[in-house]
This record gives sequence, structure tokens and C-alpha cells, in this order.
Amino acid sequence: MAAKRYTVTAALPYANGPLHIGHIAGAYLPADIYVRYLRAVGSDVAFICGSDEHGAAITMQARKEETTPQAIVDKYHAMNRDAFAQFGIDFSIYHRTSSELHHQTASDFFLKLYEKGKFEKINSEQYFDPEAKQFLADRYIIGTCPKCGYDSAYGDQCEKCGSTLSPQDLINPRSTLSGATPALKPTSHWFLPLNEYETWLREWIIDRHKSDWKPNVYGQCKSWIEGGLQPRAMTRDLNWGVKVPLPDAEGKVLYVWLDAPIGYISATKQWAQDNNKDWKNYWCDADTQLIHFIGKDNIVFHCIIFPIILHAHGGFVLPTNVPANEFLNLEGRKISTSRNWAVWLHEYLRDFADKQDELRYVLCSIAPEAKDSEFTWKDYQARVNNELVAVFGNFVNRALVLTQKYFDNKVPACHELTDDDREVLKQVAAFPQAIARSIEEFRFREALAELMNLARVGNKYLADNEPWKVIKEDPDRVATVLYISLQIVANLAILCEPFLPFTARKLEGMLNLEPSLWAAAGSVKLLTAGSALGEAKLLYQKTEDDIIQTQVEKLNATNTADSAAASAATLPVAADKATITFDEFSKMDIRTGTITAAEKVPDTDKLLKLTVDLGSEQRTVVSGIAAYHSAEQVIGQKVSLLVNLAPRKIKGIESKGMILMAENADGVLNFVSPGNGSENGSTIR
RNA sequence: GGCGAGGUAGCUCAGGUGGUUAGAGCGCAGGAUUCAUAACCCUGAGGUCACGGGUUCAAUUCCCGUCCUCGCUACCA
Repeated sequence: MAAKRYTVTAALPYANGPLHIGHIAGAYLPADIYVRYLRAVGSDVAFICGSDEHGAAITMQARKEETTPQAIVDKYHAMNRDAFAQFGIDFSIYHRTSSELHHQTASDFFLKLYEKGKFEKINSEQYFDPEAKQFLADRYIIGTCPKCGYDSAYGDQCEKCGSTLSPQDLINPRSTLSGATPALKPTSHWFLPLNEYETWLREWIIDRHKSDWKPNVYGQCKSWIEGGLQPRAMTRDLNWGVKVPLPDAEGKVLYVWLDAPIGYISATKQWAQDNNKDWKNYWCDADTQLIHFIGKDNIVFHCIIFPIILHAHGGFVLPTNVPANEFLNLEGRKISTSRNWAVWLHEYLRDFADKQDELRYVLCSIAPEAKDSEFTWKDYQARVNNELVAVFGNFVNRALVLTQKYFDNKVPACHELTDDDREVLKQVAAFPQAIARSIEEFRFREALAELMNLARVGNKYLADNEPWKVIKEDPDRVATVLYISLQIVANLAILCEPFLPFTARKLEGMLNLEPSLWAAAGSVKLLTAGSALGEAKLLYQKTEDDIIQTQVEKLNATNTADSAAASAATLPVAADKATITFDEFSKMDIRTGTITAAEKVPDTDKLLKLTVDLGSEQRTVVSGIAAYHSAEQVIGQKVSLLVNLAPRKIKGIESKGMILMAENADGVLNFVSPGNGSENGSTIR
């Protein structure tokens, strides 16, 4: 059985955009189910979430929308908070890292680590914008992605190919503040030497959590620990965030990955303050179970870095478990915010009013617990219509309608039980424990399937006992059958609550049943004979084809949209490229050429070494196109080549120039090819 | 390339420490039924458990190799 006190966190959503079904299925819905269950068994739970509102991406978004970072976070904080609330994700508190309390908490935390000598101050070189006169955070630098050639990759990550980058990797880096070319300049930062905690981590995770952590989580951690950890900077040169509380740290803030997890703590403090509790019970008491619900992209931060921070600080409990989920795909493709390939939660709530439980049911059924899984609208329709409506909704409706019809909508009396009745009662009594065990082991799909089986027991019971036939000769028998059926409905009301809270509320209304704790379930005396039932209403409606069709078309519209328009709408940096003068354009020397030789660069996946005939000379160019074009295919291909790009060594080969490629919506690169009339070496202008 | 996780019926997925006819839901086919949102209930057909070796009396389950998918990481101008 569940322990007494829990602190359950769900990853703090970054407040620069809306939530989609991948977020929900990955972290928030499982967390909510878990927490609702814990509350039902009487545990003391702090369910913590909030907006992560710092970091350079927020300031970028603000510049783009010509407003302040605060306005951006206010907007998305409110939007996401409301969407969660409407969807029934029942946080104890939905806090925010821009709050005063959080700044104070994070600041104190940093200072404590500093005073304990846990940091190393390291001098390094960072890009500095000479015009804006400030250091540039990774997000303030854009340039050409060295991996995919996307020309507006950020200094920390390429939005096109998803690669993790560092600013020095970018080709032709430029500042988004001024457009100036940034220069490397010395700065200093406080690093946490993660490597010093390797032995400790090894013992804590590798030795102690081999069997109780999910294989994907454990494997990732093991991989990081055994790969050797590096010191990691805990501060950044930026103006938006928690100020580094040291005298010589002007213009520096805490790194968001130090800042954000501390947000769990500050949120807990706020909640405790509001509810007359002591936050320390939830973070510092050895009996408290700390559980982090996250997606697999967050594993390293929650299993390695944050625990190290807590350990270094001292006095905090460590996570008991980190049940990270894999990813949810959508209609055969990865969900992509930047390409608008997503089902947005706020749009679902608008388009499917009062159908929260339908989506909760589907997302829980297909949650990527052990491997990536897939959401399709057709599957959504099938699961809602053939399972939720046909099995669950239909059983409830059958029991209630029959009661209305034969017993004036009152719970009938229970007469003599048959062996079959006793067998059914025994089955019913076993469900609470079975469902509970699945939930406690974070097997929510299994738990939900088990819940549905209870409804199936009910359907079968009705089919076997045929009250609609028996009513003619033996009304007392029908009374017993419906008494038992209604008790099963009452059990469903309790047991469905973690998964389908809106349904639970409706059932309580229809049964005139007070909300009950989990321990009450299994009983077949939840409703007393003679008590009046409320008004019976259908719990769910079938989802018709046209509704699904509309959603599919909406996605397909995204899919087939002109990629230029799509990127204008969703890739602000690309759309916002500053106007340039003709002179600036003229600096580029682009010429036509023909590929005369090509070979795969050894030990690489994407690189081809190409020889391009420019008429007057043969150029060697290394290009990252092997994923889409084989060496044999490209020989004879006419290309456009930027010939005056600074040469660069790639895999030991000097590459002189860049072949222009067009990327389609699927990320496939195609040659920008001159027509047949142009000879090799013609200037493109 | 290195590391991690996966590849099981048409679809979505389960299958502690190897052992009789490999499971569930949906879909499909047939039957039964009419209280119920053409729902429910019963029966059935579908799998060389990615592929190739090995260990074993016995492997989906252990070992080695190969191929494929996803993630992290490296090369990517």
C-alpha cells in the first residue's frame, strides 16, 4: 500500500508556447492519475508543477513579439495553467519561476552551495556582441547549423534537425540583438563538478535502482555515469533569470537547469504557505517519497544533475523514482512544435467541449510507457466509440435505465443471492487491489484496462441474468440483479476517478453518491436499497466520422502547406531575417557547377566528399547530404555553389564552399539546380 | 561510430529468475440477444515471437552476430 507522504512533480512546462498531447501523455496525465490515486488512498500529497519562465528562449520570443519577457511568460503561464485546469490535471499548485519567492529560494540555494565550496569558478571564452555590448547566451546567437545546414540554428540547438550545439559550432554566427558578428571574449562562470559525484551516483542509481526504475531511465543514467561526467556551468551571462547572488557576478543569472528544478521547491513553499503547512515535510523528511514525472528528454537532469545538486546542498530527499515516458508520435510522424504538427491541448478543449475524459482515456491507453507510441485520430475514434462508449458508458446506462424502468429510479432491495451472484461479488471485490497495484508500479495502461474489465464484468452479468426477461415472472430476482449492477456502477465511480475524474463526478451525481475513498471500493454496499437515484444521462457520445475528418484535414493542411508559409508562421527567426542591402547580397559569390566525383566520407553517416566542376577549377566540398543522396546518384548533378565561403576542415578534408540545398517539409534536402542553359562557373545573381 | 531503449497476431500493446496448445483489447468472421448510444454476450480465424548462429533435454525468454526503428552523443559549412 501507498506510503504516507508524497511529493509528486511534473516537469515544468516552458512558458513560451502551448501544450500538446505529447506533453500530456508523457508526463502530466500519468502524474495526475498517480496523484489522484494517492489522494484516494489517503496519502498526503503535494502535486507540484508550474511554468519555467527563465532562459534565453523567452527573451527571444519577447523580442519577436516586440514585448517584454514578463508579458510572454504571463501569457503562456495563464494559458497553460488554464488548459491544465480545464483538462482536470489537479495540481496542488501551479507556480511560476518568475515569482519573488522562487528568486529568493533559488538564490539562497545557490549561495548555500557556493558557501559550501561546491562550485569551481572557471574562466572561458564566450561570444560577445560588440554593438549591444553584452555577452550572448546560446539562444542569442544564430548561424548555420553544422549538422543540417539550416541557416537559423540557435547556439544551443538546431530547431530543424534537433541537434544539440554549442555556439562555437555555428557557421557564420551572428547576434540576434544587433546582427553583428560576435567575438569571443573571456568571462567566468561557476561550474558544478559533476564528475566528483560519480561514485556516489553509481552507488545510488546503478546499484540500488536497477530493478525498480524503468529500463529506459536506468539505461540512460547508466550510460551517462559510465560515459564520465563533466563539470557543468551553473550560471549564464543573461539578464532574464535569477541573479547570481555574488558581488562579482553582474549580468549573470542561474542556469535554467539549476533554476527550474528548484522551482519545484519554491512552488512547494508557496503551496505550504497558502495552506498552513511546512514545506520541509515534503522535501527534507526521509519518509517522503519524491516522484518526478517527466519525458525521456529530461532524464539526465532529473536523475543526475538535480539529485547531485540536492545531495551537494544536503538535507534533501532524493527521488524515489523517475517514471519517465518515451515519446508520443502523431499520425505516423514525430510531434513538432515548430512545424505545427501537433494536437494542441487548448484547441482540443475548444473543439471537443466537455470531452476531457475521452482524451484522458485515449492518451492513457496509448501512453508511451515502454516505447514510443502513436496517436491517430482514427484510433481515438475507435477507442472512444468501441471501448469507452460501448463498454463503460453502455453498462452504466443499461443499469440505470433498467432501474428507472422497473424500480422507479430507486435502488432496489437485495434478495437471496445465487452462486453466480456471489462469484460476481468476489470478482468485483478484487478490482481495487489489482488496479492499485498497477498504478503503484506506474503501469497506467494496465490499470486502465483493468478498470474496463470491471465494466465488462457488469455487462456480462446483465447479459447472463437477463433482467428484461426475468421481470415478467420474478421481479425480486430482477431487484437483486439490478442492486448488484448498481453497486458495480458505484464501484466504477470510485475506481475510475484517477483516470476519468469528470466521469466520476457525473456518476456521483447520477447515483447520489458521496465521493468515497479508495478503501470503500470493492464493497457491494455502496448504495443503500430504497435510496433515490439522480437523473441518468449518457456519459459519452460517439465521435462521428465528420468530427474526426475535420481534425485529420486540419493536420493535413499543416502537412501540405507551402513550406515557406509554414516556416514564416512557426519559425520566427527565419521569417524575421533582417533586410539586407544589395551590397551585402553581392558579397556572396554563388556559381553554377556540376558534381564530377563523389564518395562517402569514411566513418560518417551524412557526409559526402564531392568534387564540383566550376569550369575554371575543380572544388572539393564536403556536404551533409548522404542521408538523402547516394554518391552514385549525385555524379552529374548540376548545383549552385557558394564559392567564397570561408574554407573549413571537416573530418580532415578541406571543404571549400557550400552547395545550396532546399529543404522540404519532411527535412529532405534537394539540390537547388541551375537550368540546362548555364555553363559551369556561371554567376548566380 | 559510441551508448541507451525497442523490433511479439491486420492495429495498439502484455509477456519476474528459459519448460505443457505465446496472451489482452480493438478490428475481422460466425452465432445468440434486444434492457442499452446498431451497443452488450458467446464462439472462431489470424503469429516461423525481426533474421542467422550458439548454450541447453528445452529459448520469445540466456549468449554472439546481422538488419531495422526511436533517443542521447560524435563527424555534418
